[in-house]
Amino acid sequence: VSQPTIVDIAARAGVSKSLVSLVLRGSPKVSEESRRAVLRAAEELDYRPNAMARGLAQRRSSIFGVMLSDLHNTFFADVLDGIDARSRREGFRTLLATGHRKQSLEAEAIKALVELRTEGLILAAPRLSMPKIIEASRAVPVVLVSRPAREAVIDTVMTDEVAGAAAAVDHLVELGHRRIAHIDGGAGAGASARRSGYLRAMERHALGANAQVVRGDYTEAGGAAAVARLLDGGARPTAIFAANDLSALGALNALLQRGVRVPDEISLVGYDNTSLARLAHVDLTTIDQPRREIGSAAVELLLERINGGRRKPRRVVLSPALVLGRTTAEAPQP
Amino acid sequence: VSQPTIVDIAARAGVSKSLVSLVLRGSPKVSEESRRAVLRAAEELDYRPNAMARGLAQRRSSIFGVMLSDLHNTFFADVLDGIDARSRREGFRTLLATGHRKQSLEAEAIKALVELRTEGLILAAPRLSMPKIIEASRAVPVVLVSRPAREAVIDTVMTDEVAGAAAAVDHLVELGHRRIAHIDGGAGAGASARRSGYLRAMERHALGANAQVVRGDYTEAGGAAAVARLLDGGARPTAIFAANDLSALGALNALLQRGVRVPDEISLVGYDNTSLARLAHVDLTTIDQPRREIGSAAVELLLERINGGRRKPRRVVLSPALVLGRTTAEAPQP
DNA sequence: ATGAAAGCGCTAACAT
DNA sequence: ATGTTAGCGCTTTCAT
Repeated sequence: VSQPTIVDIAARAGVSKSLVSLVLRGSPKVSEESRRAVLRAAEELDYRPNAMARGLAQRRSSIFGVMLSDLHNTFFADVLDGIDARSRREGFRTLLATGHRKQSLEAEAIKALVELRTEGLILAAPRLSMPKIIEASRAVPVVLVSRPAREAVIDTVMTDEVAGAAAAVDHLVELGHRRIAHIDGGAGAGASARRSGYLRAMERHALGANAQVVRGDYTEAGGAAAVARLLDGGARPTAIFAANDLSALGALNALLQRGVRVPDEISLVGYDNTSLARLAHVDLTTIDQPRREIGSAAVELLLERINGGRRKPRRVVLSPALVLGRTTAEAPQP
Repeated sequence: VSQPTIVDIAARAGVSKSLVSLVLRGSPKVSEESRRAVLRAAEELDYRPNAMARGLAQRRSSIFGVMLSDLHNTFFADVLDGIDARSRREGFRTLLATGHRKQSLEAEAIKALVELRTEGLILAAPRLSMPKIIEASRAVPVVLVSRPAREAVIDTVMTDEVAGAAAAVDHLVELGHRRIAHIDGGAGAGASARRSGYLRAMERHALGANAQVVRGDYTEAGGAAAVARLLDGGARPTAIFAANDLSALGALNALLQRGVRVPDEISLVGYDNTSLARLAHVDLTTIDQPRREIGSAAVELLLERINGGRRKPRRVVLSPALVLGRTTAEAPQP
């Protein structure tokens, strides 16, 4: 049941296979007559071009590869929207491979994409070690998304998490809060940037003495546990900035369970603006990342290398934005 | 900066390119000496096989394609785990393309996968029209996942949603509930099966007269609105079965907001066992679908066609299972 | 055990 | 405007 080829079309239309190729690629210099004959034959044979053959002949695949470490993370669903839209406009298709958040599987996925001769590779939050990533980048332009690359040797797109954390603090300070605690993300991705953004902003507002970081781990249970520690401690904060939405939700529930009203008694801010934050009964004030833009920026970096011939690594830093919900309000009067 | 080929390796190792090919594919009938020379040269040149060339020559890509209509739906993240694991064991790679839940983009994604000569195609909840799907299936084995195909002409993997809904009802009846209402999913995917599963189960328990279906739409707001209508109505139910977790959550919040205790006064069951259901403060009793198994079953169907030569369409129906949470309890005494 | 040669399905000069 | 020819990088007989 092998598929028909342009040779079959050529035979049926009574022309040469190069003419078929020309017609199929929409060349203007073919007679209306042969064009029709070719298209008709192709239709009748249910012809489908063979991308492997075309790619081999053209020595380009017109494909961008995306290695998604974790398909469960819907953050990257939006990022991919941006990638797909932008690359389609440039005549590229986007193909994904997943790494199931395991180094070995990520490496395999990348290998497959490289062997397919994708013309650019976007790595979404890879767990893979930097040397392996750099090795891949010798074969194809690589862009790292949402993973701070210490070595400035790989193109990277990220958001300014220090600024994001600062925006959260600024918002709370404007509402009159002075005792603002932070439930951090432990050793998780971006946690240290968010933590130091919080600390720096507190100092900037001359509230350094009030700064209080409690350990979290980006989980719901972690957020709840952190609240327990915060409330049992000495000076109870009037506001809490959690390092992500999930731990904010855990904190929210723990607060409500203890009869603490949010935002009347304690204001709460999360990070990431996940679908969780947008649930009706949660409606969390949080920090939003421009996901689609992250995706289109990543493609932009690839294009600069492919078409523009750029060779030096670049880092694109996008700005997060505060999203208001119902979990923040003016600080209670003492 | 073109990549090295086996010809380059052959030159450097001082052998023919056929020998290089043999070595690279691990043939046993090459001398240890040439094997070493070839591998060394490949290493030194940082050689990467060209999958397009290999695929063209072998006339097979060893790739399965997956068209994911909606990357936001984490349901398919688990399904993909199953697909990936199973197909890897058979020597296939899995490549994804997304359709952004738009027919036109889905068609494009499928086209790309077909032109790449993927050897099997799994369509995850496509919006695409059946004729288009059938057309694709003329070029490559196609399996439909989680979309009931009326025409039994395309291989399909699905779960028994009628049975799932029945399991929810059975559970509630066992707890002594008799007035059980259903918030349906309107015209959404699977909604009618879940609805009729509910109705049939009610009748089976001789509770047909108590059956009450209120319109929902799989959304949080829809669930909340449905609760409003239910409580304002006449005979208040003691249990509610919502067609999915999100609308169950909407219902839960609406109930709590009106001071109705769950599960003391009203029990609540959802469907899908999403991450939402597993949030600590929700802990919803719900119906779980065997996601990984759905994925591996889909691959199995492809393999039957590719290796086993099956030609007749098959439909695999898997069983959902009840997952107990804290939202269901014995019916209150009248 | 190794090499020569043909061919996979297509594109891309180059002729005519 | 159309056809001829030579690859693209690899696999695969078929010789030797």
